[in-house]
Amino acid sequence: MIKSMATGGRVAGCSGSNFSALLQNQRGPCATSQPLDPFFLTGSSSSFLGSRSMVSFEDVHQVNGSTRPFFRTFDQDENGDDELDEYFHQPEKKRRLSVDQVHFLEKSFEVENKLEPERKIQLAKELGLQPRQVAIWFQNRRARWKTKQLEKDYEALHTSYNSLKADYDALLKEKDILKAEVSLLTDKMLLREKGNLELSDKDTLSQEPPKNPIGDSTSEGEVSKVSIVACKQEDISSAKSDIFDSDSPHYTDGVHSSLLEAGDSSYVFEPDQSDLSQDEEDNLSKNLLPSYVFPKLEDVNYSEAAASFEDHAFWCWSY
DNA sequence: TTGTGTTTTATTGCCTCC
DNA sequence: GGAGGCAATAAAACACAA
Repeated sequence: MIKSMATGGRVAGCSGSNFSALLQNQRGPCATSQPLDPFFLTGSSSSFLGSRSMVSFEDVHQVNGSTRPFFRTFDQDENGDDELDEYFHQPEKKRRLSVDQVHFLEKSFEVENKLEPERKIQLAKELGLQPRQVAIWFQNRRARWKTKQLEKDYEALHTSYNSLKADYDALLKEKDILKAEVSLLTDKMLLREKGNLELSDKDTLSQEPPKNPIGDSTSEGEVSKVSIVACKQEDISSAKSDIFDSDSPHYTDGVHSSLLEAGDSSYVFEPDQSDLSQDEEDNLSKNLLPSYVFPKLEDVNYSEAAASFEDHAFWCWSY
């Protein structure tokens, strides 16, 4: 491949350097005549001498805090000739950049994470690296930055999701509570309606002033409680009419005949429900209503009507 | 010391842009 | 078509527990 440099290809040393100078120059061939960034000249006993990877194969990475020069020149070695021989006969090993080099590159990356050709050459010159090494370092650094960014984004999204889910769960619970309340009030209201209708029928038959047990037992407060359920009276009426339509043959015929047959006001069923528990009310509304009072009540689709009413009430509350 | 997991450096192949 | 970027990957270097 044209643009990629074979590992062995980098053995020749720094760009523009001459290898004999490498052997003679204590500072190494890649040391720039220009002053380096002060960053490199402070805080470390190791002088910046250029790319070790271009000069010496010895690992000069400062492991365990030991301070070794960035690279070692051959004339510093006891057996420099042997190493020189190895230099030409072994493939170059991969080496890490020094701490200072990485630091310098990091600073540069913070300024601009893309590398223009001139900047690349300048950096390479200052660090004593091949321009390609600088380019590769930036390439890998961008990849690492992207990975970190993705992790951050994921964390942010996850946090946001958890928060939204908590809100959603809370709303679901609230909805269930409100639904149960609607159901309770609906049952109450239907029971009361039945009692009222029964009474009015009795009145029309006997032409007597009603004993009206309802009037005695039902407080204004309870009525208003029911009216809270429905924000619009007409909505309630429409819901009610599904059940207790006075034009309905089921209703009129049934009640009338039963009333006439019973001939006794004691059949009027109107318990004071205000003290009843939910279970008691349920039993009353579903099971305890005597069949002789509402002989054809089973013809009414009770649950459907209640559901219809619940819908009305729910949407009223939504406003 | 060694096995193993992680990090860093470098390569390869593909894509886009000029 | 060449240069440069990116994703995937190889491989060396490193860290660390057993």
